[in-house]
Amino acid sequence: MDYYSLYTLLLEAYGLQGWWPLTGRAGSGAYNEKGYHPGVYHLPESGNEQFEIALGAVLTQNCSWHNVRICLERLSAAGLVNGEIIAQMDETELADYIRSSGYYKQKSRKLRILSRFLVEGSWLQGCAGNKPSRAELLNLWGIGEESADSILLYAYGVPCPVVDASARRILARFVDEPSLSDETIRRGMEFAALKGEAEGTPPVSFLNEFHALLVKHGKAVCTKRNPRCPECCLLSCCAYDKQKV
DNA sequence: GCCCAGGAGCATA
DNA sequence: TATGCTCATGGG
Repeated sequence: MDYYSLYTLLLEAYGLQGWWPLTGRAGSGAYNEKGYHPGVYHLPESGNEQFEIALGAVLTQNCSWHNVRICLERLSAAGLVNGEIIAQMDETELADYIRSSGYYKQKSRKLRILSRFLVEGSWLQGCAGNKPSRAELLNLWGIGEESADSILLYAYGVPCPVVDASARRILARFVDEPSLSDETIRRGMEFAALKGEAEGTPPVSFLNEFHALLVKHGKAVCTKRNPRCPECCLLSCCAYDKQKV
């Protein structure tokens, strides 16, 4: 079974996820109380919303979204969800706002570097603006592949796959290949996105939901330890040896 | 008390 | 190339 069929099963099981959440929009319009917006895939409507996504991408590094949300709400309440402001802000002061996401000293530095890059390159112009390249983002200290791809996909509408720990774990189990490479996963996702496009789903929407659904499944069922295989929507087609559980 | 979460960079072999 | 360590908070 290919990734497209897997995606279809996850979508049937969990529904549209509505990523990337924007706390600044929580509870308004198409956005639910936590800022998710299932079925709405338009690009962020302002530079500040693009910046909020970039902020979240760094803050969520090895950290649950629950903790990230606490930081974003604090920053938002203080009017700090703004690239120009964060780029000029004292790192120690910023660290106080993002303490609850962990690694706050490192993340404070990462955010200053990323903010300066986005501001100096005039890359916070909203949906009609220019987009930084993947190589430019990866060249920044503190931005790895997952962060770069999340920013490109969710803040800039670039149809690039996002491979994270959930994707690696789920797909490695699915094909019973513990050493499944990120590149193999990316290719599989891109191929599935093309199939989705033929079925009428824009690649950006597909890759958006695919990443979000994998995270959802990884948290709800295909957990790192003690996966709940009996209740898994992929049970009949997954190669993972349930006897090991 | 333990492990984990929507990682990334660096040292070591 | 490939592990292993560090960074650090909040929830289960």
